[in-house]
Amino acid sequence: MLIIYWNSINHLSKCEMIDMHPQELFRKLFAFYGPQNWWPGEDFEIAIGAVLTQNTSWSNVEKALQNLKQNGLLDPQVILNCDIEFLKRLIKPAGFYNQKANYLRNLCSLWIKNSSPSRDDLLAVKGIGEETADSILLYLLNIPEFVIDAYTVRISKRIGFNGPDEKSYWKRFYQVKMKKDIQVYKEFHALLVIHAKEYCKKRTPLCKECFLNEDCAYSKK
DNA sequence: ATCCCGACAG
DNA sequence: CTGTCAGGAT
Repeated sequence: MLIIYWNSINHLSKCEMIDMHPQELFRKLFAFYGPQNWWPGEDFEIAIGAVLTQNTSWSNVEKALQNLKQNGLLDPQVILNCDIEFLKRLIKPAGFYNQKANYLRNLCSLWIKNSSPSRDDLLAVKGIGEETADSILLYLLNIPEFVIDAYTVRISKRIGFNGPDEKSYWKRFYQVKMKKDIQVYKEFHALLVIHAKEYCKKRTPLCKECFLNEDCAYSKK
C-alpha cells in the first residue's frame, strides 16, 4: 500500500517536470543544436522561399530557387514580366507549381506597390496564409511574429504543452509566454523545424535517442 | 508507400 | 471540414 502511494507521488512529480516553460524548451534546443542562422538568401528570395516551401520539403525548394537565381528571377518585377509557363517550369521541383506560380505573381504585385507590407496586406494576397505571412514578416521584415507550422504543433503537443490542433492557439501561446525578441523568434522556429526532422518525426519519432525524452510526455507513453 | 516548414475552394 | 494541388527523397 505504501509502495503504491509512493509510486503515485513519484508519477505526479514526473508530470510536473514535464510541464516545462517554452523558454526552457528553447534553451535546451539551442544548447543541443546551436544557432541555426536561418536567414539564408537575399531579401525577396526569402519571401519566394516562404511561398515555395508550402507543404514541401526545403530540399525541393532549393532546386527551384537555384533555377530562379540562374535566370535572374529573384526580383518581383522580373518575375511579373516573365512568361508564366516559364516560371512554372523553373519552380516545378517545388511541387504545386501551377498554383505557386500564381501565388508568387500575386506576392510580386503587392511587393511592387509596397515592399514593407503589414500582416493584413500579406494575408490579403491569394496564396499567402498565416504561416507564410509570418515567415516573411519575421525573417525578411524583422517583425516579431512567431511562426507556427505543423512541426510546432506536433512538438508542442507531444512534449506536454496541452492544447488543441489549431495553430491560432499555439501562436498566442508562444507569443504570450516567450519574450518578444526577434532573434529568439527566428531561432526558436528554426530549432523546432530541425528537431521535428531529426528526432520528433511524424510516424517514427526517435524518442529513445532524443535528448528531450526525460522532459517529454510523448516518450513516456 | 509516406512525407514534406500550407492554402484555398467547395 | 474535406478534397486538391505535385514533384522529389527515402
